[in-house]
Amino acid sequence: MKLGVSPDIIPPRGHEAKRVSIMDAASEVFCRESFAGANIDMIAAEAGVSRQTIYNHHGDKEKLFVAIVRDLTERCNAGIFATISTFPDQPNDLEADLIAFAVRMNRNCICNRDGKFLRKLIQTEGERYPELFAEWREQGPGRTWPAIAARFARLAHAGFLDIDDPDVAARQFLALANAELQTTFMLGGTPDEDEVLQSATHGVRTFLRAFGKRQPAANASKQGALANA
Amino acid sequence: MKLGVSPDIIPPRGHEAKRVSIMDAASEVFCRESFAGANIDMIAAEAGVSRQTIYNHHGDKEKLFVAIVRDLTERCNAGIFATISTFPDQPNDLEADLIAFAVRMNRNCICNRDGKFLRKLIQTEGERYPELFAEWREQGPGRTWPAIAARFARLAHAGFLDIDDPDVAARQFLALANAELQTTFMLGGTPDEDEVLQSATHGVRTFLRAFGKRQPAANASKQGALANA
DNA sequence: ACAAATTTAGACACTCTTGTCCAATTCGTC
DNA sequence: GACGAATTGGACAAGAGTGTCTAAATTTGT
Repeated sequence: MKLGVSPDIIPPRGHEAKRVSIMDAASEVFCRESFAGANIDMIAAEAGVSRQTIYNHHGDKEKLFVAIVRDLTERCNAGIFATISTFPDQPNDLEADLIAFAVRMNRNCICNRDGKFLRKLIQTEGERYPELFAEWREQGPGRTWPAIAARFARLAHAGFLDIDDPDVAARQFLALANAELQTTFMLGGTPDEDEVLQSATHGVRTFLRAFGKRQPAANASKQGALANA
Repeated sequence: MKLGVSPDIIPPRGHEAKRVSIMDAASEVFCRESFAGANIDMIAAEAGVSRQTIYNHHGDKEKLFVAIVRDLTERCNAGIFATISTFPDQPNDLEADLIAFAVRMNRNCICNRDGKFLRKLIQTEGERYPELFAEWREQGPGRTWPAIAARFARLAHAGFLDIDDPDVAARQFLALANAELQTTFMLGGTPDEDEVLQSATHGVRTFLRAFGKRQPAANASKQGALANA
């Protein structure tokens, strides 16, 4: 196999497999039990790995925790930006396209495993690790909100929406899309596909009542024309 | 012993003082450290009470925790219903009145000490105590959301708003009022008066763009007409 | 198949926490 | 001031968790 190239830098295959297995189990357990409530034996058992291996890989409990949060932050941000790139810049059916976007956002970034875990860890441990979560704040909301706002601004500029302040509109768009999922989120649950769709649909309709261009007649014809698509 | 009135039921004064002092400290510590991370000595120290006194009053850590959650749930619900009773059923200036209502809701029920603590405990321990928090869910959102929805329905019926589904509108109203406070909430912070006002103002404006009757000129006359009804 | 690296199970010392017990003290009331 | 109830501080056993160490077993690359 790889001859000569990078012998001592790349660790053996199994090594990496254990590593991700530990990360997976650790997110799960830290999320479920909180930092103080989690214990290394639990994580080791869930990862199918001996306790010592965890110490070999990560040094101690706190370093492991930090690694988890960094990892989740990175993956979640990547997911959010990937989803933002599917924003309907040239919508066919504005309502349907925005609903689909809201559903994607929820399904891929907020309700999925990583999103749920990161959210819970931020809520639970945010006050105890200010620097760590400040990092999240800057890299996450600090960059994603403006990115979404920019898309709405473009949509408004193109004449599809009537928006004064795109930053406010972006925040309200997401708040509306999640409005009916709050209680479920609170208790750590995962809304099913139907609830996500419901919430997104109601949210986007209200959003468009507030920010959509009013075209009563054009509306009907447009919807008729788009029914095929 | 104290003769007559209520001899053995009411404990001595100091007793009750200690009790509330313990409850206060325990909410603080449980909220800050999570159940697993909190320890009785911390609570005792913060309450200015000996550890033994806590055991005398509450038996054990878990019973204390349950007592805290019940207490917070009750007080928060009381606060929410009190605030709902200030809903502007006969608004003078709809926008201003709704903004003021949203600010009251946030200030008195969501951003205050009890609200913050209960929210954090639900987020952090909700999955571990399903029955306990199911209780909250029924008594809290299960009763407060419909109550708010009923107020919006009445407002719509009186001709001030154009609402299809009052339940949806109520949830969206609160989501919009909080839209700009989410990140702060996430990290356990308390938004200041200004941020609350900002978020409420933007939220209510959007809410009214979506659900307000459009009456640029008719506004004054209509309100006059309805004042009798 | 061999050698190096990694993983494993178990024992271990250490610390922290819970919950109990008790004697001394303080507090509230008469 | 005296009485009873409540509080206090401290000691205590029992249990759980962290992080280290070891020797044996396993995996990996050559």
